Amino acid sequence: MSLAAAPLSLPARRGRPRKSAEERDESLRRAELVRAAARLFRAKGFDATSTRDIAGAAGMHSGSPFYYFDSKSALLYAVMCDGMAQAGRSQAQALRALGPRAGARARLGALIRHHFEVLLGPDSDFIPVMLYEWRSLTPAQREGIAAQKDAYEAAWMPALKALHRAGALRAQPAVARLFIFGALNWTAQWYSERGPLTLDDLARQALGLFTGEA
Amino acid sequence: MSLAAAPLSLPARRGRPRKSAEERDESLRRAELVRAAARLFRAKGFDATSTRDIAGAAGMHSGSPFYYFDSKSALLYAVMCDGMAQAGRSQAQALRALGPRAGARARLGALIRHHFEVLLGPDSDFIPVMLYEWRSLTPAQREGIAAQKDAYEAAWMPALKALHRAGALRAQPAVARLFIFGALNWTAQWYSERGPLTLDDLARQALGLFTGEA
DNA sequence: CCTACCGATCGGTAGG
DNA sequence: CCTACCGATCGGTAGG
Repeated sequence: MSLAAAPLSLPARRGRPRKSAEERDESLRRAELVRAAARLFRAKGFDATSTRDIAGAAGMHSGSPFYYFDSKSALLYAVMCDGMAQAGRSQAQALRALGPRAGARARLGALIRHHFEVLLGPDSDFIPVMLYEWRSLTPAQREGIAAQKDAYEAAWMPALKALHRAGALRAQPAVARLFIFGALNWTAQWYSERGPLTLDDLARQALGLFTGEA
Repeated sequence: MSLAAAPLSLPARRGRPRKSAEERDESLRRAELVRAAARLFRAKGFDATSTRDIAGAAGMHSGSPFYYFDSKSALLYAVMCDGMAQAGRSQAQALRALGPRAGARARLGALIRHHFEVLLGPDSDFIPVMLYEWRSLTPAQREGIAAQKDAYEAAWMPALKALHRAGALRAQPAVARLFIFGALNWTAQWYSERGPLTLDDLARQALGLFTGEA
């Protein structure tokens, strides 16, 4: 098969051409901006981070981020969207790895453990930014993120409802979900990996606290 | 007894003269500034609130807040200090009202209920500002607030330890405290008094979730 | 992507 | 407390 024939073997790619080297480069630079923004937004907050800070952290000059993003707020939205998309994928993966026969308590434990990874593990700036910089989004952006967040949290409800029915969760599942996410999300404020607790410890303690079974 | 004799009957007030009308006025205006700042800091965040906003909300012109406070950051510190001082007093009062014979579960319930009042009740802007604008303090200010916060949270430990010993709290008390404050503090993000839950409902659900006893 | 720039806003101050 | 102001910084843009 000659190289010249290759294009013909991909008839379905109309309107979505294979990325050229420049396009790949551009999307890489864009991703660098998003990662730098996530780190700075988490460390200093959205308002206290200037677009010049972000440009500098990505090795660019002050005006260049606006070649990739329309506004500072669009950058914030990209951080949150990328973060939620990745978190949703890895959460689904964690549930699949558990298998369909796992009990409700094991499922909740896996969801908690995975959530700590997303909040406190390596490359974990995206979701804390989403949690703590919500206010700086426009209403339209907020809707988009809320939909992704709702989907992420909805995956917890079957386990919570089952535990409630079994008497192991002693609060209304919908309220329990809000309290539990509060408890977990707050760890972003105090947890340090240089402290005595591993993420496994944290997950074990949390599961014990909420479900009252050792 | 003549009016002239009155000063002699108060020999202990050296260096702390009774407040004049102007001094009372000044301290009132100062308190108005702090309350306006608390409201705006909570609604828009510290960085997104200008000193002009605060001045306007207190009925002053742009430069006037700096007659009462050295800097914007000093205003933030005042919000947090006033809030913590008040919260500490009312928490101690809530515990006293409960009496010394109350069980650990009742004590935890009262602490939770009181904390919701502080977070979500009327005039409840001060503590949420402390929780969510921590980052904008100078390190020295942070130490001062941390001390007040530690004292407030330390009052929870006897109840948590007792419940842990009795088997009703299935996490290490120190870790449980962090998770519990996370769950409670997060309500500032989602609770609405126009929703179906009262603060009493909230406290009941939380106590059930953490201690696993109806 | 860089360079050079603009208009707006901000915290804070002097002088009364 | 007000008036009038300053220097600094910021998000964003034009033009290449």
